[in-house]
Amino acid sequence: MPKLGMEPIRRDALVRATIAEIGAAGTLDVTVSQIARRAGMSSALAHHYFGGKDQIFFAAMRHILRGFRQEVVTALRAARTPRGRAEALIDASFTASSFDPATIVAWMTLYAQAATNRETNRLLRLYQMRLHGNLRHALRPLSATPDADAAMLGALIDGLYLRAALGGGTTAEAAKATALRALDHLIGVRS
Amino acid sequence: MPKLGMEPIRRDALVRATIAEIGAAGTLDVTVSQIARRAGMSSALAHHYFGGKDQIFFAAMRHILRGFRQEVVTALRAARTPRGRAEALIDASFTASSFDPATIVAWMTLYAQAATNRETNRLLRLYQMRLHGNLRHALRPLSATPDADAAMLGALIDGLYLRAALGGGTTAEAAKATALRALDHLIGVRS
Amino acid sequence: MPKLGMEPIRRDALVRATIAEIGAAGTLDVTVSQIARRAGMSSALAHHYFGGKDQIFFAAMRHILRGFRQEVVTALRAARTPRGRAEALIDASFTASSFDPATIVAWMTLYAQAATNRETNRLLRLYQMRLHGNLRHALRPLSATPDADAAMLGALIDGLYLRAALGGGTTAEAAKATALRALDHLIGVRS
Amino acid sequence: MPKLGMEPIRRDALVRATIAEIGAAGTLDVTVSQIARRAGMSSALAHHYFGGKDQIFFAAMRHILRGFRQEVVTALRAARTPRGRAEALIDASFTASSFDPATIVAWMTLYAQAATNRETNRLLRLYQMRLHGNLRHALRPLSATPDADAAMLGALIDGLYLRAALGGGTTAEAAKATALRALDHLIGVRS
DNA sequence: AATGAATGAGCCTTCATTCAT
DNA sequence: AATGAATGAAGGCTCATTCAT
Repeated sequence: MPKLGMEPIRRDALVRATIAEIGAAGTLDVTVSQIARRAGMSSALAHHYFGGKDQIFFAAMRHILRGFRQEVVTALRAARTPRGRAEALIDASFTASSFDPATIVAWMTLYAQAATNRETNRLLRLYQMRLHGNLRHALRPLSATPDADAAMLGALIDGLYLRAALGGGTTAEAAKATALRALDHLIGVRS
Repeated sequence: MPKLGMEPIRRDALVRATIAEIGAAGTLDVTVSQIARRAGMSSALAHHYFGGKDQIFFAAMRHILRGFRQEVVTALRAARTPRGRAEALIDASFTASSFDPATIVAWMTLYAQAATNRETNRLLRLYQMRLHGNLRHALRPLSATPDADAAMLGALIDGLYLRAALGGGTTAEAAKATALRALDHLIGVRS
Repeated sequence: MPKLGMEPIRRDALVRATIAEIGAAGTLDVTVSQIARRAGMSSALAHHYFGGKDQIFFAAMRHILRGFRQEVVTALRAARTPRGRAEALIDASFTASSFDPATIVAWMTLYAQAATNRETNRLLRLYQMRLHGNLRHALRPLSATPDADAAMLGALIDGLYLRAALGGGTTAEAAKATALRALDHLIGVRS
Repeated sequence: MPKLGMEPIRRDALVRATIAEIGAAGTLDVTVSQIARRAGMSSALAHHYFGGKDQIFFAAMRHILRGFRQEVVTALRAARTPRGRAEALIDASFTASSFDPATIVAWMTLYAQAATNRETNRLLRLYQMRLHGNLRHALRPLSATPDADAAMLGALIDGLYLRAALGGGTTAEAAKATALRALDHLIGVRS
C-alpha cells in the first residue's frame, strides 16, 4: 500500500504557499514553480492536485475569504448586544491578520480579477452580501433604516480597508476608529 | 510655425490605446503589441517612445487620474455652496466615465499594483490626499470635525465605487444616493 | 489446478484497452494513464507488466495482426476451390472488424511507425509476406504467373484498404468488388 | 527601413527543415525547436511565421503533395499517347524523390493523421481524387470501363508504394513493373 | 499484487525587448 | 521617424516512469 492521504496535506500546503509567495512577491505574478518550491514539492505535483494555476489561485482566494469568515463568526459569537455585534463585524475587518501583506495583495487582486474572472466575481459578491446581511441583522434593533445603513457601513469598511492597506497615513487603528464613529452616527449615540 | 513633432501625438495615442485595450480585454494582461496595433503603430515604436511596458502603463494610469481630476475641478467650479461643493465631489466619483470598463479595471489594478509598485502607490496616495483635502475644505463650514468627516466620506466613496464597479446589486445611482445620505448624516440635514 | 496468475489477465486487459483507447481517441496519442484507467488499473501496474509504453503498444499491434490472421485462417479453411481461397483472402481483408476505428488508426500508424521502429517494420513485412504466400498458393492452379499476380493482388488489397479507411467515396463493399474484379482479370474469367 | 521580405524565405526554410527533420528522425515526433534549429532560426520565429506547430506541419504536407503534383504535371505534359499518359502517372508515383526517407515518413504519417485531422483527411482525398481523375482521363480511350479501371490502378499504385516504402523485398523498380503489368492487363495488351 | 505519490524532462507557446535598415 | 525581423527567457502543462508501502 502506498503512502496515503497526502492530497489534503499537499493541497493545504500549496494554498498556504501561494498566499505566502504572493505576499513575499507583492504581486500576483508568481509562478507555479515558485509556489510549488515553497510548498516543498515539484510543480508537476501542484498541477496534479489542482489541475492548473487558476485553480490553485482560486483555492487560495477561497482560503483567505474562509479565514475572514472564521474571524467574523468567532467575533459575532462573543458579542452580547446588537451594538456589540456591529462592532464585532468592524473589528473582524481590521484584524492584524487582515493586514498581512499577502492578504492585502490577494484581496486587492481579488478585486482586479473580479472584472474578468466570473468565479472571482461571484466570490467577492458573496463576501459583500454576507457582510451586508450580518450588518443589517446587527443594525435592525438599532436603526430605522437597517438596510441602507448596512449598505453604507459595508462600503465604508471596504473603503477604509483600502486606505489602510495602501500604507498611507491611515492606520488600521484609525480605520477602525472611523468605522466605529460612523456606527455611532448611524445609530445616534448621543454622548 | 514649427512643425509639431510626432512624439506627443504618438504618446497620446498609445495612452488612449492602452486604456481602450485594457477595457476591451477586461484585464491588465494586454501585450505591448496589442496596444501598439490599436494605436496604429509598431510595438517597436511604442518602446521607442516610452522605453518599456511599465512606463506605458504608468502613463495610462496617470491619464486616468488626470481625467478624474478634471471632472472634480469642473464640478467644484460650478458649485456655489459648501454643501454644493461636497455634492460635487461625490458626483464626480460616480460619473458615467468612472464606470467605463477600462477605467474600472485600471482603477482596480492600480490598487493591486500599489502594493508593489512604489510609483503606483504614490499616485494613489496622491489621489486620496487630494480627495481628502477637497472634502475637508468643503466640510469645514458645515462640520465641527471636518477632518474626520472627510476621512470617512472619502473612504465611503471608494468603498461604494468598489461595489458599484463589481457589478453586483449596487448601481452607480444607488452608490451616489448612499454617499449623499452619509453626507446628510454628517452635516445634519436641517440646514 | 493451479490458480491462474493475474499477469495474463492484466496483459490482455491492457492490450484491449489500448486498442479501444486508440479507437476512441482517433490517434496514437494516448497516454499510459488513459489506457490503464480504461483497463481498470493504475498506470504503475501497466508499467509493471509491460515495462514501458512502447511495449504496450507493440503488444497491441501484434494483437491486431493476430486477429487478422485468425480471420484469414478461418476463411481459408472454409474455402473449397482455388478461386474460393483467393476470394477468402480478399474477404478477410475487408471484414467489418477491419474497419473498426481503432483498427484503422492502429493499422495506419503501423505503417508510419514502420519507418522508424525495426520491430514494427518486421511485423508489417511478416504480414505482407504471409498474405503474399497465401495468395500465391491460391493462384498457383489458376495463373501462369502466380508470383507476380499475388504481388499485384496483395498490393491492391492494401491500397484499397487505405482508400476505404480514409472514409472517402470508396466503401468497404466497393473495395471488395474492385479486388474481386481484379482477381477475375488475373485468372481470366470467361463468363 | 527594416530588412524586408523575409517571410516567404523563412516559411520556405521551415517547410524544408520540417521535412528534412522528419526524415532524419524517422518520426513525426519532432519538436518545433529541432525544426527551427535546422532552419537556422529560433523557435519563436517559427511560431511567429506559422502560428503554431500544427500549421508548420500542415504546410510541410502541402509542400510534399505539391511536389508530387509537379512531377505528375511534368510527366503528363511529355506524354503523347493515352497509354503514355497512364504510364506517366505510374512513373510519377515511383520517382526517386518519392522514396526520399523524409517523404516516405511524411506520406505514411499523412495517412495516420488522416483519421483524426480533418484538414489532413481532405488533403489526402484531394490527392486521391486527382490521381483518379488523371487515370480515368488517360484510360478512357483505352478501356471500356475507365472509371473502375482507374479506381483499381489508383489503389494499386498506393499499395505498391506502401510496399516499396516499407523496404522489404519490393523495390521501386519492381513496384513500377507490377503497375505497368496491371495496366497491360486492363487495356488488354495481346502480346 | 497493486497503487498513490512524486518527479524530471521536455514541449509548445508567449512576449518584452533589441536591432539593422 | 518607423518598422519588420529576430530572439532569449520564461511559464504552464503533460507524461512516462520510479518508488515506497
